[in-house]
Amino acid sequence: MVRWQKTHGRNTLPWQNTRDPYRVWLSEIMLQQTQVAAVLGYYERFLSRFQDVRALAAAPQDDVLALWSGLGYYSRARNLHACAQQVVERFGGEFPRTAQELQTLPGIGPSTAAAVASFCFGERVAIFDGNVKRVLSRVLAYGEDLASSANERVLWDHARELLPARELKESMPRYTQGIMDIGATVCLPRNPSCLLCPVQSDCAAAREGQPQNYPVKTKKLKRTSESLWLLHARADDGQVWLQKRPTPGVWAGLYCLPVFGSREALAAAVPGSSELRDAEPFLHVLTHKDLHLHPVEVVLPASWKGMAGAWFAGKKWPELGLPSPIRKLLSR
DNA sequence: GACGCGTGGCT
DNA sequence: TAGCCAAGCGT
Repeated sequence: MVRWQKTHGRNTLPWQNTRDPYRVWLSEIMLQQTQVAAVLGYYERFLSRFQDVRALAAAPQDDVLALWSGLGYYSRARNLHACAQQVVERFGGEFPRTAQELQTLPGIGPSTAAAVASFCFGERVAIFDGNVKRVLSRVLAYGEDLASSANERVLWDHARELLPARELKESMPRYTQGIMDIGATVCLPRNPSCLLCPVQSDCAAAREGQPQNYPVKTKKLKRTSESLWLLHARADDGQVWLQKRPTPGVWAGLYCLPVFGSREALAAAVPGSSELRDAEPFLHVLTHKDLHLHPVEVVLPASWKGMAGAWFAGKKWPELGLPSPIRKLLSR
């Protein structure tokens, strides 16, 4: 695995070739449940705006969310900010050097803690992400249902046993990167390229001839559907009314058009004499929910301040942290 | 243990 | 097309 990574793995991503915990940590948070291609631009912008953990800790939360806008899973951004502040306050601005301590910080769970500790400090700890679950369940022909946390724990224990045993400062970063590279480029979910795999001769699933039978996951998320009405209020001078989303909930902490559960509730929230214009509804798909969004347009006097929120000029709102569908809607 | 949390790409 | 899937975590 280590040898293969050197010559066939990914070695030029912007968060590689450094052991700076700030850069590694930032990339690992952004990469949670998010593909490399989606992260690249965000990582560069974020790093040039916040060059170290103290700069991030000192920033307003709105600035952090604005840079995260469009990347999704916004609790990551709120926890990232809180984590930076704790690194400064609890650890004097230096990230702790063990997975156990890293895990006490907000947004850093067991897998991310292992990633930072192995990449930066060569600690012998196992990441456990989607790549590892797929690669190891195949290598070991582990057919138990990973919907059960007890079975996940068994596989994670195997992951620890298979870690390198020596020269950890060099081998651990290489191994951690390698197992992810194999999962992302060779041991693919549908069409694994077993002939290119460096552990093919050790792989029980490859011997069985049906590697795609692993991993076994019965957990199928139940999807729901919801209709929301968006108050798209514009002032006579062109400003738009936005309010900050509550925590918790979808898009928590972001700026958004006022959201209502029905058209009647929306109509009741604006002056009775207002002329409402129903715009084209559109679908926005989340992992667990289909959002049917119904924009309703209205023009109001710039002196109106009838609900929580504020007017934002056309030069200001693009700089805010907005949900992706709202940014697209306002851009039209 | 179950659920909520975004977005975009792929098949 | 309608699911899947992606460097998971917090509640």
